Amino acid sequence: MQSIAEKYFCIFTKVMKQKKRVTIYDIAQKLNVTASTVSRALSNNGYVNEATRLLVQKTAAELNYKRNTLASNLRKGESKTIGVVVPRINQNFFANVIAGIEDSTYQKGYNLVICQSDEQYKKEVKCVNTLINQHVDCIVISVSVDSLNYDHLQNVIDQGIQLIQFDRVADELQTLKVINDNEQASFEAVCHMLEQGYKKIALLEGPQNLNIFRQRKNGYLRALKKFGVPVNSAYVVENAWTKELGAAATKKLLNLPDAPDAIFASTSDFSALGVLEVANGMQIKVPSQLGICGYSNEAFTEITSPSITTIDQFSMDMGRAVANLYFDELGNTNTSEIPKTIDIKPALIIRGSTSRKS
Amino acid sequence: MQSIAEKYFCIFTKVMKQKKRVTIYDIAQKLNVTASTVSRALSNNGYVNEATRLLVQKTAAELNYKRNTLASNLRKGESKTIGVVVPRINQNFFANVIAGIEDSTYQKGYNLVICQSDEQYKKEVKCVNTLINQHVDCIVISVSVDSLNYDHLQNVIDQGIQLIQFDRVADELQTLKVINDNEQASFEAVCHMLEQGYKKIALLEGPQNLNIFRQRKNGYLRALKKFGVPVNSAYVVENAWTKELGAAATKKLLNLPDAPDAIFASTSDFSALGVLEVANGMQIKVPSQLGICGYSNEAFTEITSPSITTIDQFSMDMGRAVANLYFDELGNTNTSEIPKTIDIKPALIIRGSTSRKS
DNA sequence: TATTTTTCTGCAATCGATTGCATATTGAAA
DNA sequence: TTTCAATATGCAATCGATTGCAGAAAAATA
Repeated sequence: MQSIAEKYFCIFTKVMKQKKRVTIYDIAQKLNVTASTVSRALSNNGYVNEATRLLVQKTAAELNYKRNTLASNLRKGESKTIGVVVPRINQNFFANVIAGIEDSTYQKGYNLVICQSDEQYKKEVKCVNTLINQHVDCIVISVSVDSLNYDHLQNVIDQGIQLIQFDRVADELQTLKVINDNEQASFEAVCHMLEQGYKKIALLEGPQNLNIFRQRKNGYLRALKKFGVPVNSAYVVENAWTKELGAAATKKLLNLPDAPDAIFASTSDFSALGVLEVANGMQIKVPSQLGICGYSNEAFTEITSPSITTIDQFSMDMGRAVANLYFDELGNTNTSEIPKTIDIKPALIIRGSTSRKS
Repeated sequence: MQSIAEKYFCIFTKVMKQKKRVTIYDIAQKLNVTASTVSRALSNNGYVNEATRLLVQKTAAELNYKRNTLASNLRKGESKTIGVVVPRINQNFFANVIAGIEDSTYQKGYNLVICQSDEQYKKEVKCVNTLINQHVDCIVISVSVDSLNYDHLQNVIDQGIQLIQFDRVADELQTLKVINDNEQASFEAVCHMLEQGYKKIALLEGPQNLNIFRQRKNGYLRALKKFGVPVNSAYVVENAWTKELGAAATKKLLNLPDAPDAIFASTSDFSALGVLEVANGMQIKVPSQLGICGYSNEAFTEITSPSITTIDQFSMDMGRAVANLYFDELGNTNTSEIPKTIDIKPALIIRGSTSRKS
């Protein structure tokens, strides 16, 4: 009888294995305990006899049981998951921030879900909604260039999900934030170039709806003012954040009657690379005839000829700060408090492209 | 009376909004229908009166209802989610594959969950288990350098989840695969260098537990054989897949009494970059004194001086092929059939670093 | 007009894991 | 020895969405 029961169970398990996953009820049945005991044994929660616990765990391993986190998270009301939305994952800056977040969350047994918006508002909304639907515990986001409306982020807050913005933030939303002091970094970069003797510095800026580009422009203006250099509006070019756009803007700038002698690509190193390629194409010597400064310390900035002066945003530190901010705020239910903003100081990395005096 | 009921409901909703998310039961209660009707109306499944359907959808929007996909997926037994595990997301190759997958899956309303193993077996196992627990419908993976054991992948299959391997595959597992013809690409690269007059070609190879590196080595050996060039084992260096490792290997090679006159960094363009930097440091002229060929067509290969000859793996096409393979196989329940392997042809990109005869 | 088919709604169960609490047993303390 | 506390287990409900099916009503067909 017992032998027959065992036999049927083996056949039943074999069929199941091909069609259905092992659940705690299968373990419970095999050990003649209830699912409740199995659950307690597997989670080491509540009281369970030590021998029973070991037997349950051994059987679970033998049957290759995998917990169903859909069910578990549904019941528990938490998922230990952080969703991250970035414009593009193949940009070093964002990839490094993610690495920094992962560095800290991995140790705490948190899962990371990474989404990319592809710099499209529509996709960003979809990413955010998908994460909301998945009941993640926190959403970390750097908004896309295309995003002019932040209702979807307000929605995150309304759903009771912690929202942390980093780098590109929507200022009007009162949320936790991790940022760089873009204005100061920009200010220092432009001062450096002025100190190198560059007198006519152009600015390649990004869309002014994004905080980071506004701040970088402010730093540029502040440096010019400090050195008593008048602002030439012909030297300020918008929407120059890709290599191609940077190259096109540079062609126009260098064809002005009163061409600039330096270009600050405040949007990205990719834009600066576009500048460098155009300068090379026009036989304009860098840094003696034209200074170039980028932003973000992409890997390639040190391998170009000459290497490109840029701003290091300490992206991995930023990622760690994001994760730590989340964990620090976990117990905090005081919602009338002003949400914290963490400021990671960027650094100016001086390289060949601006080293005129040497 | 009705006014009082409405009043209580508003207070109830307000409290709920701060503590609990709106569920279909809230909508049902408000409209005096059952949750069953609400569900049918929201999913447009089964029969539901048109006026009721519109009213339910309007109310859901007003209450900012968000479906709980934990519950939905649990009940439905499917998640419309594909999990992707790659060694590093900031490598262009992998980022582009992901972009290709996303390109195709986005149109079909599928969600993508991206994990990175950081080239660590331990993290790769965690990634895979997390995805299994999340009941994703499919796992797409390129294994890490560190992975010498593939039980975790067999486990994916055992759990009834579709597994697709790409690029770096475990040959012993009979799964769907999307690969490059690494051997042929390698063969062509080495033939090209031999045709350029390089006679002593060194190979920087990767760990031979990975299929891709074995194949690239085979192509190298085949080309040497075709040209009747004897194999010099001193010219074959293992574990040279980062820039730093490539640089170190190059120093040793170039200090040999009979130094090579070309180096094929078959592991990556990063390795080739290390070669280039060492050559520059030793005043060795590229391509006249030393030829350099990389692998993967990373973005920087066209901006170095000279630009680096490399292999383009058509990573985005690869990603699209992965997604399409998944969708093609969705209806297929014939498990006795040999799983398909899709082969994306790579292309040799000839640039300055190997252009000796010109 | 009677019969058949379609439409609609609600009930109850399902999915798999977790947990509050009742009950029984064992061990410790008075 | 009696009382109290700790240990252990099982029952039933919960989480939120989905869906099979029964029964009723409306529409279509004979």
